[in-house]
Amino acid sequence: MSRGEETRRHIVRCAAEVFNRVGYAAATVSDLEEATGLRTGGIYRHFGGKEELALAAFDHAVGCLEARFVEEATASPHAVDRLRAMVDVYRGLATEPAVPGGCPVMNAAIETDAAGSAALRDRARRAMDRWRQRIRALVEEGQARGEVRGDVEAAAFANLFLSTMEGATMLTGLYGDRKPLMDAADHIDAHLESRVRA
Amino acid sequence: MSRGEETRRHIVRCAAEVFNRVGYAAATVSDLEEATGLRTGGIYRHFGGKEELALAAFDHAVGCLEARFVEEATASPHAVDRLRAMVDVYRGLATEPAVPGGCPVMNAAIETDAAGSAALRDRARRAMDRWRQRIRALVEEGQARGEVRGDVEAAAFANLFLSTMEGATMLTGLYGDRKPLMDAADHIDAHLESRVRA
Amino acid sequence: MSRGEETRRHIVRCAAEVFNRVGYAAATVSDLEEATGLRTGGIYRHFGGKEELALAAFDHAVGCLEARFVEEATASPHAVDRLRAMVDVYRGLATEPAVPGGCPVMNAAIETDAAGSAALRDRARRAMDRWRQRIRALVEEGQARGEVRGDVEAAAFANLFLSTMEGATMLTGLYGDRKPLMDAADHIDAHLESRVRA
Amino acid sequence: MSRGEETRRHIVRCAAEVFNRVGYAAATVSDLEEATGLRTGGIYRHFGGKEELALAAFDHAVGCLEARFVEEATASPHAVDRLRAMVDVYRGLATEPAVPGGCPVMNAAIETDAAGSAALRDRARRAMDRWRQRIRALVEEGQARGEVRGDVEAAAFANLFLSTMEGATMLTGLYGDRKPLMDAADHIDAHLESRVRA
DNA sequence: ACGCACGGGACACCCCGTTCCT
DNA sequence: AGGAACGGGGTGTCCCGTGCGT
Repeated sequence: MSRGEETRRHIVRCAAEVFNRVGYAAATVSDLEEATGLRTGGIYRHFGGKEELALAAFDHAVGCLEARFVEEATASPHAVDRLRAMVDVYRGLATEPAVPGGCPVMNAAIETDAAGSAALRDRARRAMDRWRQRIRALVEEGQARGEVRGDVEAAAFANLFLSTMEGATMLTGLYGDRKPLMDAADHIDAHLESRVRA
Repeated sequence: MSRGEETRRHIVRCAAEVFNRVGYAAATVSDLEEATGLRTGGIYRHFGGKEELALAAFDHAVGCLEARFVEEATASPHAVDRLRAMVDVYRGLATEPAVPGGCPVMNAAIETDAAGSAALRDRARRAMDRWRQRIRALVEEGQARGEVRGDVEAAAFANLFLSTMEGATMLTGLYGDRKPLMDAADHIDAHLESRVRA
Repeated sequence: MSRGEETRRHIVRCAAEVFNRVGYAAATVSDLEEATGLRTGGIYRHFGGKEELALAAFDHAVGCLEARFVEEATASPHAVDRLRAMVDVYRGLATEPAVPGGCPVMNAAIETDAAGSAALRDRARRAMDRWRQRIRALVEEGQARGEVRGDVEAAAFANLFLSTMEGATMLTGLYGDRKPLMDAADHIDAHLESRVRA
Repeated sequence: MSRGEETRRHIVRCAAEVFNRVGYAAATVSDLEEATGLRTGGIYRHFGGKEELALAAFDHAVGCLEARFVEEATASPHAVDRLRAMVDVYRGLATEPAVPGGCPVMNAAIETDAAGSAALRDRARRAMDRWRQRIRALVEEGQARGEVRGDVEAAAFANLFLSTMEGATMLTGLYGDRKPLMDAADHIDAHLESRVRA
């Protein structure tokens, strides 16, 4: 990897944390300088502007999260187990966040409501859609394999799953208390066992 | 009511919407001028600064939401019915938001994560705590009256309820699609009937 | 005198000092409130605005000065004595100013250079013209009566007289030291005796 | 010279004219933007505030004036000729001012009377003192060389000289008419020949 | 006739994003 | 890649003048 490319990745990694903690609009280039150890000249060599860097940082942050899902996905081939593994990923984020500062997708979704970067909002939508699709596919594949009850509506379950876990992430972040996230995770687990597993 | 007091309330009402849509940090005094029809001179006569106004606006926005809960609370004395009424409030927010721009508490919680106004974060915590307490009290009173199953952990249910509904509100806002909120509401309703109602 | 008229004069008197000390643009209505003991409501009942009051205050201040000239003018009928009496008026202003804050005409002339109130500038010009005319008339009458040498150019002497005394007033004000004004007065006196008196 | 230094000097030059014409308090940063072609961001990079810039502009303006005196000073070694050269400088200011808007020292002296910047007032005092000292030194050196009559009191003459020329500058500015300044200059010239030259 | 609340306007200063030069 | 330089926009302050109440 070239030195320039390495610097670029360094910037993205540092920026992802800054943007996720502080907010995409609230984070200043000065914050990014401090986090990266570089000056504007060095940052702007690699990115056309704050927004471009913010998008790259968002993608990186989402990528870090998705890597967790991919890791856990190897555990078991059973659909319900895979869904419970996803719940475990959320549980784990409480103690060891993929990127500090909460869920980047939720952060971007909230921040770009009726203002802020349209491009970032679009990325947030696409990311969330990937997650919904992942869950939906798991449910539908599970149904095809007889592992999931036929009366489960895949799309609705995906919405419920993400609503619950994202909302719980917000509450846990607001209070600095793992309990809301644990409560939500336990509920989804129980729901998976009692109403989803075939 | 004096003219000044009326103006002050007018500012708060307009500001509540601006702050909720745009964000507490991202909203500019210029935005508030446009929304209120007043100039900085007129606004700063009533508020010591943007933050003071933001807090008042947040309180107003939360008050608007809480008024909805109070309205619905009169429907039935039964604890589960009261909880379902709360779910209905969330449902109603999708079509007729109390304050446009999503849930002010969630917005404030996300925005003040690791940066932003500490006072606003504190207000968000207190507001969310009031809601949790309201739900918890409903459950516990229901249990005392035999309307709610004894194995329901009130605090955990409150967390679950708010996580689910708030997360769903975020998803609904992100997509401009009522379905995630409806899916979450339906799930909580079903859960209330199958696992909470005595 | 009606109560309103008395209040009006009170305002003008107080404002004359404030404007002369602080400057016509720099003086604030708040300064005038403090000086008069009235509030804006009381002031604006008598004057259409700050400028109108400033003009009245300027006229009053100039009137106070001109009263000094009129007082001294009674001393002697001799033209040169009358001119020396005018010099004495300037001398007296150093210890007992007609209006504190320097010569109002000079103040207005300096302040309205290329900016500021055109009306005020006009008043300053008219006031200074009255003074020039007074001196010129004295010289010409003195020449007619054989009291003043014929080779004295009246208009030029008037300019010299006022230039010297006004400039000296400025220097004396700048240093808080009577000497520059005394030096200038002595010079004009000597000049009157050696080159003007017939 | 670095670009920043060049910009700084450009600002000072433009600001000197603006401040001298409009007044140090009355001139707005917006005026300075217009005059310099820069925006506040560019101006405030070089100066800590309006006052700091005003002081630098005053120094520059005074420096422009003093350069005129230095130029003329080379004409002749004779004390009286040097004094007449100073009179000529004042004469020249009527048609080609060093800085438009009148004498910066007088302007500052008038404006800072009993209000306004103490620092600016101090600069005005120091500048005027330099001028008085220059004249005084010329007289005293002239006396030592037998070029100036021994009965001339150097300090008093310096006061007279500056009072007359500054007052005349004010009158000339007030009327937009060179005559008062010419009359005063002619008088000082005549006085130099008849009462000062040995 | 006066006090006081109120609102419009303008201003000073600050800080952020970006560019250019080195 | 560093850092100076600049444009732009935002915040809060103060001032002037109006209108209502007393």
